[in-house]
Parts: sequence; structure tokens; C-alpha cells
Amino acid sequence: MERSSIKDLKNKIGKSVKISGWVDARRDHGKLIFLDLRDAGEKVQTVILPEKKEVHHLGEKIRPEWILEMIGEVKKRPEKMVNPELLLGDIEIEIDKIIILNQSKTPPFDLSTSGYEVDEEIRLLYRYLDLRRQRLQKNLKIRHEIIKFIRDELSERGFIEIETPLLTKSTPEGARDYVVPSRLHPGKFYALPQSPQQYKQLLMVAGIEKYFQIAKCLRDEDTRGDRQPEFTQLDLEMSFIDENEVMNLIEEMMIKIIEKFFPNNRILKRPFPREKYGDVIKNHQTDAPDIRNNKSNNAELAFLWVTDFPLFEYSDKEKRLVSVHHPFTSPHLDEIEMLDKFPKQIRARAYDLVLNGFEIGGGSIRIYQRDLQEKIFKILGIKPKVYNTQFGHLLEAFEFGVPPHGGIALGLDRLIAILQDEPNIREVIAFPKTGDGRDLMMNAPTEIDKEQLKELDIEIKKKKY
RNA sequence: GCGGGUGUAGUGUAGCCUGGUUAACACGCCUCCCUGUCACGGAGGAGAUCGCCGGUUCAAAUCCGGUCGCCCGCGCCA
Repeated sequence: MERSSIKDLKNKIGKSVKISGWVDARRDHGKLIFLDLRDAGEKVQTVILPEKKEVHHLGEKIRPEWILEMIGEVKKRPEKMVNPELLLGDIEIEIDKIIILNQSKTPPFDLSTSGYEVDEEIRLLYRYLDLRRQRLQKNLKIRHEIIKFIRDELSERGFIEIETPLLTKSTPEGARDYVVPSRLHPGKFYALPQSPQQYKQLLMVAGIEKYFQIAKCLRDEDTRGDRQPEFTQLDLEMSFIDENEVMNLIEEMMIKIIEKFFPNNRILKRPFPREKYGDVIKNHQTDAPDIRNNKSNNAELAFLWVTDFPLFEYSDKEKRLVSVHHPFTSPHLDEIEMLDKFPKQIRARAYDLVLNGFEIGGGSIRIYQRDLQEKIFKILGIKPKVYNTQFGHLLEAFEFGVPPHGGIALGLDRLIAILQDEPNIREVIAFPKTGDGRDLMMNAPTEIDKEQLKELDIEIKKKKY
């Protein structure tokens, strides 16, 4: 007999079915035993009658989270016993046969709750159990659906998804890199990408015109509720466009996603308001303002485009000008001649998308002329020898017919967390890391053995731990 | 690195301010009873050296000092 999915049982009244899954709850009335069986997030009540002696005997020792295969008849419940609270509350399965596929220890915490009340450390240690809870199953499912929608939508619009390397080159600008030692090149290191920025620009040089990727990005910085060492971005880039086309595309997609998956949420303003950085700071004292009328109403979605960021800002730490966005961001064309004299006054062709006080994405129109790119590096205090070593590939590429281009990256974890009304992005990531970047379940990071170190020609200086 | 919060059975909490018998409650777990429950119900039971180290005291979960873990924020995050 073929296994039936619990969600399909409603159409099989009167039929004998085979179901399998986890025991969600057990109510033993002595003679009558009820077992709720769960598969793929759906539950159904099964009844074991006392006259089925052998099955009844098994039923007495079955416990929550055991895995059963059950054969029984799908029955419509008598009027009085219908439970209107449950999706399948008007049917039940009268069990003829049970095979215990596996037993389970008592879980270390309650799986039937939202889970917010449980210490997160133990949830992460047993993440495979934590993920059984309904709330997290839903989060992973909606995440999948949103990402699928994005893929379909962009594909229809002529974008193609292209994978870019994870093992790449460390660059000094921006966040701290995660580095990977090279075995074949002792003493040299790859870096894991903070974003596919340079690759996607090089794809524009390659004539791809419309690229996107659901991309893992890695940054070795301290975490926050909305920051993880590795996270997922919708990364996209287009040729022959301006900032309006990028913003309009994203805006249309956002609206579609919310209408399709979150019909009960209300978008505060459509089209999304666009405000210049200077005005945003003046009016809200932050570059990611929450412009909701009622800031505790999470069903209200207040999108805001922040535009016209400054191109540079002075870094006290580095004692030099640094890029506000990144060094590939194009300045406003009519301000280029001011670059030498008043660099801090130059505005960037950059834009951020803010949702309810969180930056959920940022992008820009890029530089596509070698001269201008070199000039920017110089203003940033990077010497030609250095930028030629670090960015020479990009500069050289710019000499081979580069289309004007630009794009954006959207933080999908943040977006989904906000839409799902979760307090942090860990709730929408299957296997998140702790505040100090550990995976408790896998127990990573770990030391590696001497042989591995030797192959990599690496020595650990001194153990401080 | 800095600031704030927090740590008591498997889980979630109370008790701490104002030191004083067997550290309480809920859920879970175990045993028994129960033919209509659906977070079933009833009876009984096991389970905690109160994060760790030290101090004060006749006496410390409680007061004091130190230390560690976790969470949130700041720095940092092109």
C-alpha cells in the first residue's frame, strides 16, 4: 500500500490508508487510545479501539516523537466529536496495524510551543528537534516560497541566475574576510565572499546584462539580532539601466511578494517614498528610519528608499576617507569635477531600501570607466601599486567595453524575519550561529589535527585556551 | 573591547530586596486507573549539591567579592 500524506486524508473517507510520521501527542483512556500523528506539519487523530488487542498493546507503550507506520480506515467523525479548531478535526483514522519504525528519547524541550520561551542555547544545540516545531516549519516553508517566487519572477523578466565562487580573493575595503588557507599554495589564502560584488560587475563585462543570484555572503564581524556571520542575499545586477529601473523592479517585486504571501499586511505608502540621505538624517536622526505611524504595529510595512548618500566619509579609525557604500559606486555625473576639491560633498548614485527601521537592501549604479575608478581609489588613499594588485582584474576588464550597469543586494534573512514578524533572523535560518559565531549543534569551529595543519603549512603559535 | 540584562529539577518560572526546617508551582517524565479525548482527566512517584570559586555568618539560592556562560545593544558591519 502506498503512503498517504496526512493533508490528503480528507479525500479518502471510507478508505483504508497507510500513513507514517511522528507521534505528536498521545491520549490514553485505558480502553481507547488516541495518537495524533504528524507529517510535514499536518496532524491527524488516530484511534486505537480496545478490541484490536495486539495494536492496543503496542499503543500503550508508544510515546511522543516515536515514528510510526499505521494502517487504518479514514472515518468521518460523528457530529459531536468534530473538533472545529483543527484542520482535520472532522476525520480520524481507526487503526488496524502499527509498525514502530523508530523510538525517540523524550525531547529536551517542549516541541508543541512557539519555542520563544526556551533558552536559545539548548534550542540551537538540538536544532534538528527545534525545527520540528510548527512555527519554524512555517518559517522555512515561506522562505522557500518567497525565494522560489523571486527566482520565477526574475527569470520571467529575462534574468539568469549565475553562481559565483566561494573561494575568492581577500580585499582590504569593507568587512573583515573569512579566510581559507590554500594547500596547493602554502602561505596563501582564499577569502570567502562578503558579497559577489566584483563577480557580478565582471558578468556585466561578460555581456550577461541581467544577472541574479540567491547568494551566501560571509563577513567576519560581530553578530546582532539581524546579523549572522553567513547570510543570504538576493544579489542582482543589470546593464544599460539607471537607479530608477533598479528601484522600480525591486519595488514591484516587494509588492507582489506581500500581496501574495502576506495579504493581511498593509504597505504604508505606495509607491515607496524616496528620500535623500541628507533629509533622512535631518528628519529622523538615523539612516534607516522606521516611518510607521504606529511602530509597534508589525502588520504595517513601511518601505523607504534612501537615496543620494555621500560617496565618501571620513573614518576616524583609518584616518582617511572611506566609501560610504563601496568603492565601485558611481558618483553623480554632474559632480565628478568636484572630486578633487570637495570629495566629501559628492553624492553617490546609491540607494538603500529600508523596511520598518531595518536596512533590507542597498545598491548603486557602478563606475564603468577605468579612469574614474582609479581616481576613486586614489581619493581613498589606495596607492596605484596596491589597487593594481587588488583590483587590477577589474580595472583591466573596464578597458574591454563595459556597459553602464548597476544593481542591488537584498538581505533575504532580514526581509523574511520582518515579514514573518520574528524578533531575529535566526528564527528564519535553518542552522544559525550563536552570538559569537559558533554552530552549537555541529560544534564548529574546532581545532584541526596536526596532519591537516601540516598539509596547509600552518603552525598554531601558542594555545591561549 | 564597552554597556545593559540574565543564570534555581529535562523545560519555563517563583523564592533573593528583608539570610532560618523536607527550595515551591506549571509543563514534561515514570507507575496505576479511565470508551470520546484532542494541551484529555484522576491518583501516586522520581527528579535541583540554586552557573562556578571564594568570603561574611551559628546559618547563604538569598548578603559581599571574583569568575564564567548566554541574550540585547554600542563599537564594528565597503
